[in-house]
This record gives sequence, structure tokens and C-alpha cells, in this order.
Amino acid sequence: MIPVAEVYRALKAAHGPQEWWPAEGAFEIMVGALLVQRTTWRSAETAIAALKTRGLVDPGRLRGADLAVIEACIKSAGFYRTKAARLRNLASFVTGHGGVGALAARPTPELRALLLGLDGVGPETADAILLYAFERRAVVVDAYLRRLGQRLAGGASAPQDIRLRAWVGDGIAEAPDLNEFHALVVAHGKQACRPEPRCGECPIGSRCRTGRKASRSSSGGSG
DNA sequence: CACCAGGGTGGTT
DNA sequence: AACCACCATGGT
Repeated sequence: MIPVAEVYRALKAAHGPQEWWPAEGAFEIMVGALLVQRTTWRSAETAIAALKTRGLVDPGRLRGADLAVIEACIKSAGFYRTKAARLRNLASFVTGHGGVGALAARPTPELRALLLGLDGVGPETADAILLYAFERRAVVVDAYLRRLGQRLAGGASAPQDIRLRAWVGDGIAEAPDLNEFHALVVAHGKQACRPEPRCGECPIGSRCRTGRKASRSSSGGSG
């Protein structure tokens, strides 16, 4: 498989700095990480803005907030009943562990285990929080990275998550670069892949085609 | 009308 | 381990 550093350089040259995570502070990033699940960042951002107007992007405030109020604020992000309960639980978790600062003092494996114990936090969200909120070395394995790996495998069976972790984690040393790499993979993956001429502008290579397959295309995309 | 968006959970096979 | 239904809104 092509070294991940080469892919990183190509994506960075093509797309430039992504400046993730667009948020103010670690707790806001955690809130955003839950809100953005299965929705667009735009919808999540609208929800965060509504929470902010009520001063709820704060563990102490959010923990004691009325569930119906939280639901009303975050409705735009979808799954609002589920997410409202998860957000309030997140706030209780943070205050219960002495605040963001106390959590930040914990070693990464321990912190990751704590995050995974939260309702609504799976591997992807946990690693995103570790990477963007706590600036730890973490590899975010999401649908975009899986598709990238599958296509770079070139017809072979899709790499498992653990393989993708090793490929990225062993090839990119610094947390800020892992940060940028993940954002670039998402940015690149969101681009529609033209069936003709085979993603000719793809910075990774002509066989890559990591973009979404163009809608209604007959010959492009998958592969 | 269908499909997708910066997933996770709980249940079934 | 793989697969499934469900959660729910907003944009194309």
C-alpha cells in the first residue's frame, strides 16, 4: 500500500489547510462531536449556536438544563431526543470527573476508555474527541477513510479498521498532522468523483477515485 | 420520490 | 463477526 505520508502530502497540496475543529474550547468540541453524528456540520453548528444563546455550552449549565430545552435547541441536528439525553449525560460526566482540565491530565489510553464508556461515544467519536479536543495522537477511522483504504487496496479486500489505524498511525507522527489528515480525507471524500475522466483531478492518483461516486453514474466511482 | 450527511446502540443470525 | 432497524432533520 502507498505510504500514507504521500497521500497526506497530495491532499494537503490539493486542498490546503482545513482548520478543524471549528469550535471554541474542548467542551464545545465534545458537544459538536455528538451533534454532528449522521448529519452535516452546518446542522450541528446551528444547534451549537442555539445552545450558546442559552449558555448551555458549559458542563455545569448543561448538566442541569431541562431536557426539553436542550431538545428544542438541537432539533436542527436530527436525532434530537437521543442526542439531547447524550449531551446532558456528557455534561454530567465532565463535571463528575472534575472538569475538562482534570480529564486533560489523564493519559490517552485511560481517557479513551472513559470516553468509550459514554452513551453515544463509539470508536470514531472517541478518537475525534481525543484528537481535536485533547490534541492527542489518535486516528479517526470513518467512512471516508475506509473508502480511501478500499480503493487504494486496488481490488483486494477492504482493509479492516485496525489495518487503517496502523497505516495512518505508523506513517504520521505528530498529532497536528493527524488532525489535518483526517480533515483532508473528509474534504476530499466529499467531492463528487466524476466517472469521466476517472477522477482525473484526483490528487492521490488516477486509480484512487476516493470521491463519492457521482449520482446516477454508470461507470464511475466504485472500484 | 430517493439518497446522503464528520455514528452509535441494541437485537438477531 | 456480520448484518439489521432505528434514531430524525435538512439539503439536493
